[in-house]
Amino acid sequence: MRQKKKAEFLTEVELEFMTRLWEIGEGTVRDVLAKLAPGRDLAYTSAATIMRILEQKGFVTSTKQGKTFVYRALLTKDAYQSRSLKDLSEKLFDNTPASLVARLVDDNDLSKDALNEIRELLDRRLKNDTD
Amino acid sequence: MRQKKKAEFLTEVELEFMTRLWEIGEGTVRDVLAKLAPGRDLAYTSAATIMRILEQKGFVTSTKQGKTFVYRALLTKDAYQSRSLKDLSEKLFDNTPASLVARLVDDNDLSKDALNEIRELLDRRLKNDTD
DNA sequence: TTGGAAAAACGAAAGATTTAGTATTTAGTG
DNA sequence: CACTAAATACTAAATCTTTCGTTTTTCCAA
Repeated sequence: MRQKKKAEFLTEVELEFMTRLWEIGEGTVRDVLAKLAPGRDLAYTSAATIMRILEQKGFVTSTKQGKTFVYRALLTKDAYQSRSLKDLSEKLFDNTPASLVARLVDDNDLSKDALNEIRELLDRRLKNDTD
Repeated sequence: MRQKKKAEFLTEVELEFMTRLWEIGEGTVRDVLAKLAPGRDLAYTSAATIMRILEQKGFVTSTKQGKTFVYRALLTKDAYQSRSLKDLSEKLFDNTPASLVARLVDDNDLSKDALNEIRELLDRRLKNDTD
């Protein structure tokens, strides 16, 4: 079973599942299914299909333990965050991260705490750079 | 022709077209088509279909001038940037914009100038909030 | 005023995504 | 060893996306 063209990004549902898997570290189909949002009511087979697709696409791997497969993420959340940000920056911000942050900061629904937190982060970063 | 469920986000190709439309302000199918990347070789009818879909989904509007439609974006690029960032922040950064910025700053090793630029932006923003 | 070129309208085909049903396999128990 | 419960494998249907061909409309010039 050859894996397709190695998808770069997760679809909506795939991300939903990966997020749960990142949370629990590793787990079976049932483990992941149990972690989905309360309202979410997916058949077991649907969940299994999603996990199989994630494996086909190379985002997770599995090892058989007893009769069940235990899944583990191959891509860390950090790495996927980076990949997604890079993509967004390219596609929507002319590859200029500063303008991305500018837009984020200009948005009205950012709390003052959040703004301060970001500024402290930058201060630390600037300090380290000069060390 | 009822417009579907009001899509929130642009697909890959839709974003490609919207980006061109944002660049030129407004234009016909041919205007947008002409702006696409050099290698991109789409049939006129394909481009027309994309523009029609964009209108159906409520992202653009059109007015007839002579025999052709002139399209105009209904959603500004700024607004779409905000929407996209909000979505990414929710889905991948636990709704914590600071962690998004942290990831960005850690990845890109931004120049000191860029970092300073962002910090000044924050300072201005924080100052305005307290006014 | 009519013929032709350009554009719009329509819709179909191919592929991806999302969901789930049915069939098959497997591990353990009586 | 045979049966059963649970898991996996396979398949399919519905919808969305991307692309483009065919048909219809529209404007203008000869």
